[in-house]
Amino acid sequence: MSEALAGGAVKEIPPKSADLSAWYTAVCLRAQLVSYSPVRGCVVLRPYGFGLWENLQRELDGRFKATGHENAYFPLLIPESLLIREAEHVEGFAPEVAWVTQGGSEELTERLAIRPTSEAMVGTMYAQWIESYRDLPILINQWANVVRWEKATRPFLRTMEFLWQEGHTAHKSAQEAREETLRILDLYREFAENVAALPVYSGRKSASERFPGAVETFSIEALMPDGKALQSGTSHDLGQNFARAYDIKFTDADQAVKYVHTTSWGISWRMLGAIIMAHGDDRGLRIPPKLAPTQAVFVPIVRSGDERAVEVCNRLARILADAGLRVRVDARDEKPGWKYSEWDLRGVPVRIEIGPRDVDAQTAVLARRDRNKDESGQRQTVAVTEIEAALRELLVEIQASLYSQARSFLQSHTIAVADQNEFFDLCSTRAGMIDIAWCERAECEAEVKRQTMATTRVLRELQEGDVRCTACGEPAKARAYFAQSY
RNA sequence: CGGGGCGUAGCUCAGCUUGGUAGAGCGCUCGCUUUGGGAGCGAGAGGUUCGCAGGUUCAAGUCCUGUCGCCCCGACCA
Repeated sequence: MSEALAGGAVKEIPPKSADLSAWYTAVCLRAQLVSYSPVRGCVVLRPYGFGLWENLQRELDGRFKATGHENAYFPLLIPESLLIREAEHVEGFAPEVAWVTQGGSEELTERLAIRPTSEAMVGTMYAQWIESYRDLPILINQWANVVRWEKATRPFLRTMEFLWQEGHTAHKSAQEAREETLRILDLYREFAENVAALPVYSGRKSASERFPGAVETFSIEALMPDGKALQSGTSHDLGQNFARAYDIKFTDADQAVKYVHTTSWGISWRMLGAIIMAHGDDRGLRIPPKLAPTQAVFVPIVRSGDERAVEVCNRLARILADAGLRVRVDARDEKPGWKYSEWDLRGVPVRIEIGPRDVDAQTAVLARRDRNKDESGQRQTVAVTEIEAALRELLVEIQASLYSQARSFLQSHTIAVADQNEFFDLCSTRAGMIDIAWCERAECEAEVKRQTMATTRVLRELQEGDVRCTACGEPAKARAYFAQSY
C-alpha cells in the first residue's frame, strides 16, 4: 500500500494505461458521477455528475441564446403515425425505438414511441406555426431525455436513456439552413476546445455516417487515449426532407408557397464521457476548471487542540464563493492524505491546504491537479490576501494545460499517409486519426471497415497533389480522417 | 445479436474440485490516540443463509437442470 501511495496511485481504480475500459468504468463510479440503476442500460446521474452536466448546459445554453435560439419543450411520446412519415428517418431509428402500447389497463389504439429524437414532433408543430416567410427563421432548442434501445451500454458513452440538447430550426432558404448548420458546428467546436478542453476535428460526414433523413451531416470528433474516435456533437442540414414529410410550408415574399429548410443538432452527455476519458489519469478524473462542479476544495489540517484551520477555510471559502468561484470545504473527520486522494480521484482542479503553520503565517498551499505530486510547481504557498487572484490564475492555467496536453495527443496521433498498406495497418492498430485522400465511395469505406474496423470520421477539401484514393486507388474526391470509433 | 466472465456482508472476494449447516480484507458504528499524500489500537454491528426456481440427497453456497440479471469483448448507433 505504501508503494502505491508513493507512486501517487489511487487504490480504488486500475491504472488508466493498463486497461482504459476498466479505468473508465471505475472512475465514473468511484468519482460518484453515476451509479448503475435497477434498469438495464440506464444510469443514475448523481449530484456530482449532474453538476458537471449543469455546467455544460450553462455554457452551451448561453451560446445558443447568444445566437438567437430559444428553449422550448416537446412531448416525450410520439404517435407512431407521426414518426413514420419520413421513410429514411423511421427506418434508421426503427431498431432502437421503445414503444408504449398500454395506458393504465387499456391497450392503445395507436402505439406511442418514446422519443429517440424529436424531428417528427417538432416538424409537426412547425407545420402549424409557420405560415409566412415572416415567421422564419424559427430557432428552437430543447433540453431533454431520449431513449434508444441499446444492447451494449456504458456510462455516458452509450446508455438507453440519455440527456442531451436537440436544436431544431426552420429557414426559408437552403443557404440559410446550411449557414445555421455550420454555425452550430463551429459553436460546438469552439465549446469543445475552450470549455471542454478537447481539441476536435470538425467537418462533413460520409454518406454512410449520415443522420437518417439528413441531406448532410456534420460532426465534431475527439480522439480517445486508445486511438478510437468519439463523435461528440452533430449538426444536420435536413434540407426539405422533413418539410415535405411533415408539410411545413410558408408563403414567400414572391407569393409562392414553399417548403421550409430545416436543421437539427445535438450534444449529449456523451460529451462528458469524452472529457472523462481524454483528460483523466492514473489518479482519476481531471475536470477542466470551466466545467468543474467544484473548482477548488479546501482541506483544513487540524491537530488535536488546534482546529483553527477549519474556521480559516470556512471564512476564505465564503469570500471566494461570493466572488463567483465554485469552492467547498472538506471538514470531514478523515486524514488529510485521504482527502487529497479522494479529490484527486474526483478531478477537482485545485486543492487548498491550510494547516496550523499556514494559520500562523496567514498563508495557504495551492495544489494543482494537472501536475503530479513531486512534480515541480504542483504546490505553491500564497498569502491569504492573494488567494483569489492566485486561484483564478491557476484555473486558467489548468484549463489551458489540459487543452494543450489533449492537443499534443491528437496531433501526434494524426497521421497523414499515402501508402495503402500503411493505411490499413494504421487503421487496424488504432494508431489514431488516419488522414488520407479518399474516393468517397461507400463500397470503399465498407471494405476498409471490414478489414480494419475503421470508418471515416469527417471529410474535408482535397489538398494539392491528391489524385488517387489511398485506400482503393480510385480517383480521390476528399481528404478523410479514418479511425475506429466508439 | 454472437463470444467470454460474474452473481456469497455496503465493497472486493475466498469457500465449490472432495456436500456436513457462512468466512477474510476493506468499509461502517463507538471509544482513545492521531491528522501537511489514503493512520493505529480496542470494542461492536452487519448474511430474512449464498441471484431466482426446480431437482438429487439424511444433509446443498457446494452436485444437476432451468431461468433472470449484470459486466467485458465484438456486429449496429449519439
